[in-house]
Amino acid sequence: MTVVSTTPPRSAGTLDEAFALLRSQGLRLSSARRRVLEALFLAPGPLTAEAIARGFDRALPPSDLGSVYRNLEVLEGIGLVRHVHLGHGPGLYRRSGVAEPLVVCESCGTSIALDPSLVEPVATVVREVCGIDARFDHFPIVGTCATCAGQGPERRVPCTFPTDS
Amino acid sequence: MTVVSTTPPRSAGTLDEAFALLRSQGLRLSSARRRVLEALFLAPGPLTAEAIARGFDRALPPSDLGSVYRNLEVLEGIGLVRHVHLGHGPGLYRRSGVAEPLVVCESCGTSIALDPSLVEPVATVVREVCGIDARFDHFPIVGTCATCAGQGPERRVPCTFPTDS
DNA sequence: TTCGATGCAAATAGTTTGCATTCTA
DNA sequence: TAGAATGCAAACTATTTGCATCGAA
Repeated sequence: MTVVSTTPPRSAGTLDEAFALLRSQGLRLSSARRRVLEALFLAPGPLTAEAIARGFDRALPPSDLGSVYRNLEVLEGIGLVRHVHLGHGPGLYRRSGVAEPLVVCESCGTSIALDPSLVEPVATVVREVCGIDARFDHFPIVGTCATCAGQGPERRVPCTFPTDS
Repeated sequence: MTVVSTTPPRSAGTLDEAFALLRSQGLRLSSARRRVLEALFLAPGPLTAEAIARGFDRALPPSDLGSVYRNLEVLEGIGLVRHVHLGHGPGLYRRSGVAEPLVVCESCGTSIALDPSLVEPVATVVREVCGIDARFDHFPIVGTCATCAGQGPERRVPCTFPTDS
């Protein structure tokens, strides 16, 4: 059972860096694969495989969904891509190195990036108490946002991503 | 989109208490529903809907899978049941009130209960920074256990659940 | 005796896979 | 030009839903 990639995240600042990394791993840069990376670099936040297949909603030519999944898998394999799950609903893919830990509202799907240093203490506790090396960058921290809870949004952080469209 | 029950957990110490709570909510105690609760009370840890439908592996008469899902939903609705997701693979259901926050190994699926007070600080940070009321009892904290990481298990907590059977 | 719940089967969503064809290196 | 990757379609897993029937209150 492989739930999460164990490859260390490999951050590519630009598309060209990503392409280079791809080739340095002996992988080919096909047009379908290029489109997946382009979508992930264009998007301001995580995308579903289907959104990528639709070409990040028409910004790019569409791709075959099966190929998108296959490519996301190889890209995750070399550490260029990460994905998270919202439990129900499709997985959300993003390039690694950006906005690592995600906090997600269970009811509206709003994703918020969180400074890794804020969750590090729990990771430490979990590591010490359970002997498990915790990963907040794969499974999001889930809760209910103030809006959905019917309360006034208090100190909302600006970097909110659309889940999909 | 409803990912997580927002009903407060309602802990029933015994089967009979659960049955009583069910009836107090105007719900009927059918044999199929009784079997779901019996399975959850019999099991030492979280079960898949399918394991419940199989009668917690022959310990009980089998149930229709569709009805199991329907019952798990109503039981979660009244706070008697919670479920978590391991991302890939089926959801894991358990009665609420026991072993609330789960830490799960991504590769072997080992689930470990964690004292709620240990994760409360992050929940607070998340609430303050993101305006999101975090729920560690729904989406598990995921990582790699020492065994799977090929290291010696250091301070492993005893309460380890089998994921399924 | 009513209407909530069941069991079956079909539908759906998300993802994976087999295979002949295409195209990159 | 070898073999990696594609695109299509079919398979698969987890879950939901429609509907006629059944049974708990």
